[in-house]
Amino acid sequence: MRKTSRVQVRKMEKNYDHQSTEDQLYQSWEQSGAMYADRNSDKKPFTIMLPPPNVTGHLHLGHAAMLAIEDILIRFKKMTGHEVLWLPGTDHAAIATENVVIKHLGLKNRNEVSREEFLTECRKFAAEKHDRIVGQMKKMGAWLDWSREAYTFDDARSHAVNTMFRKLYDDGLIAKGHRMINWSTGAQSVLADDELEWEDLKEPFYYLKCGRFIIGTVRSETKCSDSPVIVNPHGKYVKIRTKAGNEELILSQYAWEENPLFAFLKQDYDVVETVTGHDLVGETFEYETYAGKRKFWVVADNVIDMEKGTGAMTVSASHSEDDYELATRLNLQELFVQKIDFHGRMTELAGPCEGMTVEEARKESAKIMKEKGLLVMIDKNYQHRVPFCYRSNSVVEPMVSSQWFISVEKEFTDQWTSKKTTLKKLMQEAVRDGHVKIIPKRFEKTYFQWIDNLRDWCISRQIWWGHRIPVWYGEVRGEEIVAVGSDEELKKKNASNIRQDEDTLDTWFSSALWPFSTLGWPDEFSPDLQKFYPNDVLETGWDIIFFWVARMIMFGRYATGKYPFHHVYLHGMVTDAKGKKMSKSKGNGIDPLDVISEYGADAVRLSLVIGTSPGNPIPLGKDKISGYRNFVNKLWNAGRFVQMQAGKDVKASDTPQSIADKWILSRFSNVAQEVKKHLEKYEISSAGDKIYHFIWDEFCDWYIEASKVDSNPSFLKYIFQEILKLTHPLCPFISEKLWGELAGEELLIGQTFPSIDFRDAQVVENFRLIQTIVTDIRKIRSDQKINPKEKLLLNIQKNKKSDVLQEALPLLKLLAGLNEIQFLETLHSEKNTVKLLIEGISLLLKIPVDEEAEIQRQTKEKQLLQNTIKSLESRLNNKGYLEKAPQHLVEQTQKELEEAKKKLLSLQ
RNA sequence: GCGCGCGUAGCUCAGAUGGCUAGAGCGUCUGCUUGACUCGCAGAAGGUCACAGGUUCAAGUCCUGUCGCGCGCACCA
Repeated sequence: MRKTSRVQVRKMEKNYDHQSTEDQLYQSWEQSGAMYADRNSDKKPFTIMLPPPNVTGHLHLGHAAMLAIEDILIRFKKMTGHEVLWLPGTDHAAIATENVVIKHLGLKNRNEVSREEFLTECRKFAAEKHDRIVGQMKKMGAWLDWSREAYTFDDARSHAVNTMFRKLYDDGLIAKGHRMINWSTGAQSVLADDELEWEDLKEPFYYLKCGRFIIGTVRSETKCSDSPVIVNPHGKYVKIRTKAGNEELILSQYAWEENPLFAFLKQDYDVVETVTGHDLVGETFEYETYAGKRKFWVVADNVIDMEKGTGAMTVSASHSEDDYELATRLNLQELFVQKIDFHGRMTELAGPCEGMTVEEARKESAKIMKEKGLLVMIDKNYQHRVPFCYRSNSVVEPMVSSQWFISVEKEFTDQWTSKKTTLKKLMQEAVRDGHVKIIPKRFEKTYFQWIDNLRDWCISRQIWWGHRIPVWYGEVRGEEIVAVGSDEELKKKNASNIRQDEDTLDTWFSSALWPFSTLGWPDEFSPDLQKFYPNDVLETGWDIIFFWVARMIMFGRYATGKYPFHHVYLHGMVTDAKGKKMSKSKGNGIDPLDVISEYGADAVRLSLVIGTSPGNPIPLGKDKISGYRNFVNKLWNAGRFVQMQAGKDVKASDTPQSIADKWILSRFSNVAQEVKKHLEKYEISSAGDKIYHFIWDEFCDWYIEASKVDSNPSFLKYIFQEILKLTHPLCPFISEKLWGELAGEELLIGQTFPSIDFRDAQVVENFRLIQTIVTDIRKIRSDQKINPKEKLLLNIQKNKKSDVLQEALPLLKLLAGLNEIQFLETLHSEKNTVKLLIEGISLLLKIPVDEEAEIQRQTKEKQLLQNTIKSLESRLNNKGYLEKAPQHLVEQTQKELEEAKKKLLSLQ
């Protein structure tokens, strides 16, 4: 055995210091130039586009999880011979940024400055914040090709946006239309359906008189205009009359008979007639509203649900999606009147409530109606959900407005197949036909649910920060003409009064181009596009599957003929340790930068990927992170041990000698293959778990211990270097650091991922025997409360494994605390000995026995054996088992039974 | 209302295709301070696998139902 008495070049600290390591290592990776993806390489490409974070945002745990997962995949693929491209970038995040800048400038709204001034401020602000988010991403260790960094709002991406718009327009898939949209009164802009947040509210539900009809509504403020009263033609209604005969009302038979809310009416009213909705049609009348007398007429339509409300309703065509559709269908143009303006205030139609906010008007109108005797009753327990704007935190009103839409159901001729199709179909086919696989699979159902309900995508926004709609208007000889994509046509025709559309595009329009706009599209011959498109994996949080993933699929397939990626990997939300959502108010949030600084990036990465599964929440607490910090430190100290045994001057050699060498190599080979398999299937958690337990439970607990009695420094160095390669994708910093300490010049990531195939089943079995003997002796020592310092004598009956054990004598002595081991023909039980039977081998441990403890131990063991025997016997006595269970299982059961019996006998 | 998922040790979770004594991390208890590591070492305790039926030689695993939890979609009469 070689003493490492020579002075080491540099002593490694006792504890791993991530603080002094990580930033420096990242810099050295950047400087190496190895992060650059070579478009001319012959290697198979592997591409991930980083989901671009908001340029003005800061790194949160969701980003951290995303970066950890993607970085692991990228490093793994690089080490398995791929030309990897992980392309970074940031998003201009239209509404979000606009709001932040407005706040930053201390404006009430953006109109206090000019459009140009405002955009200049936005650009300035974005540029300032850009470096912060980029720096934070580097803290996680992300192996990104910064030379290709993109921005959703830079020139190249803007060019792609305009080109795409033009293409869609030419195919007739983009058009401007007057339609019902979601209007955020706070942001002063339209919102897409999926941008809405919903809030559960309990609001008063008013039942109002409208002529003879009772109608129900939450929105009392909208009951101020002429309207049809809609009834179901086949629905049954009752006419009820006061006992005095001075008033008659109509409501659905269902409400009258089944709805307890209306029970009180029975005191004063009696049914005088039952009719169908059809019988009521055609009736016209004038009736009082809170805003004066209005005209009403009765119309029948099947949309009316007889079990809702009173089976009758009036219509607010301009302020309700359903009503809008109904009015359109019934061709009631005159109903499209504006009761609420775009600032959320009542128009002159609202009479006494004009100028009030919707909220104020709701209360006031109800009050007036009550005074006028129009209010039948109020249901105070009515619950519903109300949409609001996630950015400005204000109410969203359905409004009719002129906007740009992408038609998802309109047919067009697909240039790649020359077949007629729709954008919706392209999205459906992507997943249905397996072009895009979603991990976990159950989200495919969610995806379809969304696509199937998909309506036209409203892409215009009334904000300033974003891609301006590439549509120009001009006049030629007094006639307005339009140019799309650029204004060149207009200039050619010498148009006058040229002006661009005022609106900007939904931020997701540019994001939807991300997988290919970053690679040079619309230039179809761009080398990057040829080499790295389609992408391999799109990894993101499941919450933006609709906003983003579905739309990338749509645009990618439409514009390039190829689906933009093969796999979609969806990670879950990071929650606190108890699985509760992190929130500022609860104070249970964790800032990734804080914990990176406290525990190191490797520990944070591990805690975000191990013990998690795609699509499920990622519970994270400091305990978990510190646990993985401990693991990282364990690895560091293993490295320290290796360095002490085999410094830089020792050459690594892959030749195993001792049984321990062969065992660890065999185990490593096995584990490495499993890890590889897991990573190929995107099962990062399992891969991490296997590495963790292999390093800690096998390499450190057994192999390093074995190295202390029988050292093979060059092999130790070899196996440890292989371990570092195995660990690198998950813990890039510590592994690279240790690699540098032990080996030297080249980067660890440039090495090949371990793929050794060394299997020696016999050695593994023999080593397991040694482990069992050691563990069993330790158990006895612990039960008998024997001082760990006290060395014991062990007698072993000679057996077929004697030479294996003979070879392992020093190891057995060290690990089990023995000073002498004798091999004897026969063993004699005597006082102060404990008999053991391990895999058919009899052993006798001489100890100062605590009789009582020993009896207790034996009784317990006997009991356990008896139970085992009982259950095994009953299994073997079962005819069905013998007949139907596979042969090898039956044999195994018999073998177990025999062994258990033998063991029990040895205890008697 | 429609759909998805979950309910396994004190806590957070693993447990393809049914088949050894149901596992891990953290926590708890006992002991140790051994020359890589107290961010450590050795050992232990702790589970009627939500409940009720069913299929099977065999169910944590498959089927049906019940209860509880989380989530998505739809939803302003």
